[in-house]
Amino acid sequence: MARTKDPAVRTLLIERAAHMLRTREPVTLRSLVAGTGVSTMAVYTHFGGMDGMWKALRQEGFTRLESRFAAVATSQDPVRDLTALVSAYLGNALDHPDLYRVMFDASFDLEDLKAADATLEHLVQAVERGRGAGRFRSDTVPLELAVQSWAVAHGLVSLVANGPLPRQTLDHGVPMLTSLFVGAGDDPAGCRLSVGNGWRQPRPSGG
Amino acid sequence: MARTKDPAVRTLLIERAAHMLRTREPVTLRSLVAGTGVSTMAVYTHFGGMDGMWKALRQEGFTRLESRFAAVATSQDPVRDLTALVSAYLGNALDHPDLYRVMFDASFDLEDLKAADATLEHLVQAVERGRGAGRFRSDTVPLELAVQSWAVAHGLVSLVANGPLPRQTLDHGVPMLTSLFVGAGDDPAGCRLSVGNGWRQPRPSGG
DNA sequence: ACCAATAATATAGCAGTGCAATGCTATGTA
DNA sequence: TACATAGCATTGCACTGCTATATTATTGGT
Repeated sequence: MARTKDPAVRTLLIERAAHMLRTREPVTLRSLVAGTGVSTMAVYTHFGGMDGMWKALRQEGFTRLESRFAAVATSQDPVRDLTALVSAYLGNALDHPDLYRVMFDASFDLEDLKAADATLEHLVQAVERGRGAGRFRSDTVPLELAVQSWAVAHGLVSLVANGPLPRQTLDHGVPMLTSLFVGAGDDPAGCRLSVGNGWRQPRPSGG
Repeated sequence: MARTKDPAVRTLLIERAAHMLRTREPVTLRSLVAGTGVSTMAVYTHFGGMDGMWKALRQEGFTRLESRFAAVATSQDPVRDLTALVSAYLGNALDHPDLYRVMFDASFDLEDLKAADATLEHLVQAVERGRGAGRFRSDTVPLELAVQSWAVAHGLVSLVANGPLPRQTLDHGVPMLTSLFVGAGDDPAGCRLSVGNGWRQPRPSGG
């Protein structure tokens, strides 16, 4: 019996915010709606305020990461795939450094946790396949190795994308992942091969 | 020929800002100087503005980390010491999570780089001693293994202190460092012992 | 087709933010 | 003692996110 929210406005604002983030424009309540034809109140009806908008943008960030993970092909080599996922993680963060910062800046709530868990699940499954294929010891806990891989990826990329270390530092990902996977039971020589293959995955260049 | 800046004002403001950060009070230009007797302009004469204040606070954060590193005793076991440094790094970040966030939030400039390098130097020297003691392969590049240890520490603690992962995730530091050091040439059994010893260093509980 | 209910919208104004401009004052030098 | 200089307090501005109010548009019932 009343008018309904136009979903197009919501996506418009989110995409515009993401674009402004990429182009380094300050994202404020007024600058966000300027030129879109919608008024500042749209931010409140759709997001409840700027905080809600940032939260929605954080969700959008995880969604993009999710789709990027989904684009990583599954091969016969789980260790390669796991490395490729980490590589995709780095590529995503480098392509959208400000969005990546937003994703991990604010305090997490349950909804964010769900999004984070969903993306982490990709890593978990890759570890499970690696364990099933005998690459990792049978006592390997998939979630644990997945979290460790995530920590390596996040540590490297956040020190590079929004930190003091130069970009080439990301190359350390290769020996770090290799050490991690060998520590989990993989054969050193084969692991080096797999990590090398997964690392050089086609990484879409930043736009 | 003119009045001199009172250094006490500068340290007063920085310490007050750090305290407000710890007590979760919003740190604004006016709230920072409220009740101190100094006016808002003091922030401009001493720091050039709020940005300069945050930068100074970032320096303070590195200074505290530095002193914490200096408190880590040097033993006959370089691998233990390196682990103890990482453990101290985590303890510092957990004790001052908001200060830690400030340290790595803003964009780094040369001055910040110097501070970061100075603290990183502790890790580098520990790696050098480890290589000298034959724990790491002779082709180990100290700076590289130090950076990798840093990435592990930062990745873990930033995902825990200001991220989605629970605190016990920090325990992953043990297997991660062990894998890293074994990958650098250390003997697995001895490494586990050293990491175990370094990890349980007396970690001052958060104030 | 008409109408009332109701939620989304537009507008104006609020307190709070960092910052710049203006005098005033304290201090070290000549 | 007189002066130049720089720290200081005050005031005001442009901007921030947000809210109160009035208007508009849409929707479901008749």
